Amino acid sequence: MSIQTRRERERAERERLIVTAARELAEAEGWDAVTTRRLAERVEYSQPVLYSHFAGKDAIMAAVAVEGFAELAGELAAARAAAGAAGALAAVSEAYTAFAQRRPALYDAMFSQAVALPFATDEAPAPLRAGFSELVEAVRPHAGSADPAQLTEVYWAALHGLVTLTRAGRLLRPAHDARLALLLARFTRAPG
Amino acid sequence: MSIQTRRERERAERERLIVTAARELAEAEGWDAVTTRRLAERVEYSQPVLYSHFAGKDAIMAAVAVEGFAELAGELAAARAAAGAAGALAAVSEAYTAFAQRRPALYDAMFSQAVALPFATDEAPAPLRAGFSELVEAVRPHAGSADPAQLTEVYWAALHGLVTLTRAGRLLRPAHDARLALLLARFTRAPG
DNA sequence: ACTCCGTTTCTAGCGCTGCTAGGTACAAGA
DNA sequence: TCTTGTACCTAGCAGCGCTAGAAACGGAGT
Repeated sequence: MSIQTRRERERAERERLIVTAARELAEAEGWDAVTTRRLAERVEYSQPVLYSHFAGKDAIMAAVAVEGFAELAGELAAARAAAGAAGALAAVSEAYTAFAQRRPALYDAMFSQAVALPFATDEAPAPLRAGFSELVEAVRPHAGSADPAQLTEVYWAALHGLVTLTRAGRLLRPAHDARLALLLARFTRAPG
Repeated sequence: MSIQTRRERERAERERLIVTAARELAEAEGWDAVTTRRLAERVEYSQPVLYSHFAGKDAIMAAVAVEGFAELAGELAAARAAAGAAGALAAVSEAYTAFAQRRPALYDAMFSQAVALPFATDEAPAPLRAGFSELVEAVRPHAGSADPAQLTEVYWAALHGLVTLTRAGRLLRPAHDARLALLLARFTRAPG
């Protein structure tokens, strides 16, 4: 029993090591630089060991993505808590776009790369639902007669669009704050 | 002179052939299936010929993307022309998201893949600026005191976010129309 | 008509990718 | 001490984007 548990613990630790190494490598050099060979070298095991933990590179990226969702949820919650109910949406929006800019590789894993994560269903990982619900609470006061969750989806899409188009060079960074202010102005007034 | 021009014409035709083949392959099987080998086989030339026309695979995708922008611009213009000034924004929004759903591979080339295209500058290809200006004209009546171009960037980002999150399974397709209606409601009222 | 030369095009191959089959070495139990 | 099962690594597959060097082609000059 004890030997078994020790092995399981060591295994879990190694899995953490792999995910952390993948994340660090991605944040330092981008996901293109995260190859299974470099990753294996970094955790000081051979390549096939990765496949005894994860089904493939995508699964490793998905694990990093879940970490990212947890961090994002935390930062959104902190931003909302620090702001009053009136300024919650502005604070959360700022926190969201700041996260995407500060952790581009993480944001990529969460949205551009790992397609396999269940999302708009009950099977979605908890950190993921937590982050969304932070957004919902910030949007709710401005929902008027609309469904808060659905309006949040729209608002989230707008934030995500701003983030991705800016990252891709489609929108120029200097005007980011002005754009965010325009978006806020359109959502902090409840119609009908 | 005549020989020279014939050669240039043939060369241009072959370049068109490559771009068309890349687009068809991408639309049929996705960009992952578009490898230089398959593409070369399809145009019935050897692989290196591609590199005498384009700097690399990215440049081929960029050429496809420009085609996509031209088509999108055309469809947006048609939608705006068919609608009255009042319904222009709704019509253009619908046309935009419909285009993204009907031509996913094209949309990918335009926004997810070809990073190298100049965009928010004067060097941006004409079809690209044409599409954006269609959006601007649709947004302008609702801009109020805001800069129409900047507000358009925000609206475009929202559309793009809806499209990409839906495509990635982050938003469920059935509620798309409802989300689009919510977005419209927030932008068809000029604040201040 | 024949040779020459420049261009065009192809064959072959480099270094890399994600992933896996097969064998080795180690550690636990009898 | 020997056996058995597990953990791990070496080596390799098929495919990727891209390129160097050779071959074949077509027009020009004698």
